Amino acid sequence: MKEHFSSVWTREQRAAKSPTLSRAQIVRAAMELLDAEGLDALSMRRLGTKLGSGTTSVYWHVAHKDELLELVLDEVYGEFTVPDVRETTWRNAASSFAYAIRQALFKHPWVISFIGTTPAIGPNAMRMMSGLVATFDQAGFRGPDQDYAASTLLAYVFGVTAPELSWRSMLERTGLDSNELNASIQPVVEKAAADYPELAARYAEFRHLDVDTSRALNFEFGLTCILDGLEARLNRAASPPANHLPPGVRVRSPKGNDENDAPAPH
Amino acid sequence: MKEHFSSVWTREQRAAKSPTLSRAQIVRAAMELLDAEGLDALSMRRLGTKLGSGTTSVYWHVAHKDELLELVLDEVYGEFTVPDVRETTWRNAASSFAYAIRQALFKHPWVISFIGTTPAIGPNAMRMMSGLVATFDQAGFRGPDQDYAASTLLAYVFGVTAPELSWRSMLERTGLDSNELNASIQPVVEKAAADYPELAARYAEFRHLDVDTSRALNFEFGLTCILDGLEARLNRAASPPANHLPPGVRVRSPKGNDENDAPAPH
DNA sequence: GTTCGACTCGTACAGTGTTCGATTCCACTC
DNA sequence: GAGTGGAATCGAACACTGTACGAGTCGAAC
Repeated sequence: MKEHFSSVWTREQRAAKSPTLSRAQIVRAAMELLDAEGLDALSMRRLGTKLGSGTTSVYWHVAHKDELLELVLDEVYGEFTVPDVRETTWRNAASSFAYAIRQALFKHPWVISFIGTTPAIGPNAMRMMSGLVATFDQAGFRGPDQDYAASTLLAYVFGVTAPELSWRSMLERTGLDSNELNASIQPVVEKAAADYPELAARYAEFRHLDVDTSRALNFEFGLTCILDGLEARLNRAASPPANHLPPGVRVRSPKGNDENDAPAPH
Repeated sequence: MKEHFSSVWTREQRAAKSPTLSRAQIVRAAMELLDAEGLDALSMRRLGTKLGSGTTSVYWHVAHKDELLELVLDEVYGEFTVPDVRETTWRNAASSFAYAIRQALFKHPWVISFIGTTPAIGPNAMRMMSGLVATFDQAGFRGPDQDYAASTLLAYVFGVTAPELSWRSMLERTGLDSNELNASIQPVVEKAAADYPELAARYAEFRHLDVDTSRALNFEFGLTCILDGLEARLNRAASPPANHLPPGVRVRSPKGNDENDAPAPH
């Protein structure tokens, strides 16, 4: 019953003797395929032919497709650059980090599909986390709060960017531009929103806004929100030693089952 | 070149004459399959046999699998309950809304795979958005800020919950419990973190913490962060009429191309 | 009783990830 | 130089997948 945890990073890379094909090579080819034609374009057969090798040769270097995806994922994590916090304020560092991720995601829209679902424990992910945690250390967070702050920021960025990416992919698929597509969706939305007059009113009111600009503003809005929230916590922690345990959360769940997800305090 | 936008919600449901099979029925069966055995278990063939009908009969009620997924997605959105804001403060409403989503996601872990990538314009998604926007209206936000606040909260909740779900699915797959799995991953992480001593030190320091508790604390941490940030903005807006446009963001992109994703202000 | 549309479904196609066993190739020892 | 063992490649085959197509069934309206 009990299987072991397994990941590309648990297994050693296979010893190189006559490397006509290598992991690095495979990963690069996979990335090119993904960037050029998206997630669906990456099949083992296409990858094989692109590498000029047999279809199944890849399987000697990589256990299965999921491992390959772990590798390319970490490759993208390598592009999430954390600025050196010693050169600016933590707010600036965190902010431009967020924008860097956003940019990298636009470059590799396909990653969002497995960014929360594939374990990110590769070396590049580690490097990124290390830098981000350092940022929040310098900000004044202590203990696990450093991790919490980091994961909060990451969660937000991934969360907002996901729909943006899907929007862009829809643009590509349909060949329309932003405002055309918006107009094309409008009737559906309005029909669905018919039962919620105030919502319909809003859509009518803001229909003229440029979609992309609105998205950019949205991103900035949430980002400053989070940074403000973090700052507020810092200031609060400065005076009274806060107890971060919300009521209803047990410190250790009695058995493997974990139902300590109590609703928020009232 | 230019295709039209298309979604289940654009097409009318097919007229019912002798409904031995119906959309509602299909969606219910699909949900059951998904909840019971996860995303991979939902194939059109299995769905057909579960419904006691031919494999391809479903295709008369639904154009293709993606449409079916749009339908089940909206079904889940129906479980994201927004509390009536007139009965508490907006903070409490937003907070328990966040926890409600979290709970619903735990119940249907598979949705996270297409929650940002499939357009959410079904009636239930609309109802939810309407309620959430109303919450932030009552909080004091005006204009597009209501949308921004809503999408910020949603983005965060989806973003943090995603890795939690992947964690849980790994638990199921391996049959280990939380702390066993954690211990099993530990060496990989430590090895990868070897180059980042401060990171390694952190992991050693907090290894004893219960994973699930830590995750719950993390969720609460980020949530209060966002609520604090929103509140700060409300207070700020009370006195000076803020200009939310960050420098470097054009109000309208000149052509379809949208490169107004300037880095954060320095 | 015929006709027409709603609806079901079997077959077939092109594609997928992956297994298995055979094959090639190279570095090494005797 | 012949021989051996493992590294690496690869072709064929298996069990799947989503879906197009066309033939078939059924119920009601004329």
